[in-house]
Amino acid sequence: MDDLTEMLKGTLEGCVLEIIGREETYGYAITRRLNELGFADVIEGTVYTILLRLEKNGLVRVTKRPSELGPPRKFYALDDAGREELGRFWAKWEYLSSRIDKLKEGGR
Amino acid sequence: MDDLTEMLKGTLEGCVLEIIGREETYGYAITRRLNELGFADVIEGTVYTILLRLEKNGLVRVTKRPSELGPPRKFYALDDAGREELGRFWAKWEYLSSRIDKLKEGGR
DNA sequence: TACCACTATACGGTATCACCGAGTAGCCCG
DNA sequence: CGGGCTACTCGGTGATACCGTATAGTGGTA
Repeated sequence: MDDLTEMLKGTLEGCVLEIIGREETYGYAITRRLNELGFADVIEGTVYTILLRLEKNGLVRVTKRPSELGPPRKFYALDDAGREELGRFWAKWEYLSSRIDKLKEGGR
Repeated sequence: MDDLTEMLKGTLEGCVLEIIGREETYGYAITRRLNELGFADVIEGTVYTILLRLEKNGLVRVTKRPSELGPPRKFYALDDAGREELGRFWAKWEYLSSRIDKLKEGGR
């Protein structure tokens, strides 16, 4: 698949929120998860910038824990603001994707 | 609906291509069409920047024609490169939206 | 006439976002 | 000890939608 970067803007952050919402996890694992899910070219650096932004915006709770096989991990979990933001994200996605699909099907 | 600007990045240009692909039309009318289609907050300035970019990238054929009720209009039509780009856009959209919907449905 | 609304386009500047590159660091294995 | 995997940080880049302002033609109306 071609380059998706522009199309990911505004949606990748929501995907990360969704993954964190499922279970407390950390950056490196989130990146691997995204790659599995078909976001093949998403790289660690991108995910970390998103995580730092989420933290700065007060959407996540962060806990540092040692790892058995490497440096310590920063685990992320959604707080209430994060859950609300996730809800808004899916509402926007629903809205936008329905409009675009309608346009595609000859929308009038 | 909340602010969709970030989510529109990478998709709005494709929507404009699709509209132009249906019939030769001009900026002001494209804006009105987008508004009707649910892209309610998209404004003229945004559409004109996209159109100038399409022209610069050689995806459209441009014809200036007088209007009965205002300044002259610049009509846009897709050329071959534009049609190819439109195809790539829909392929990317299909790919991305299917992945995101799968993630939403509990994607594994 | 003077003003306003609608139509129609252009353009410089801004914010945001995903991405890149380089760096730091811990752990394991040959 | 060197390479490879794990794990995070941070400064900078490029693309995009958006904002504000300017310009300009047309028609209505007070």
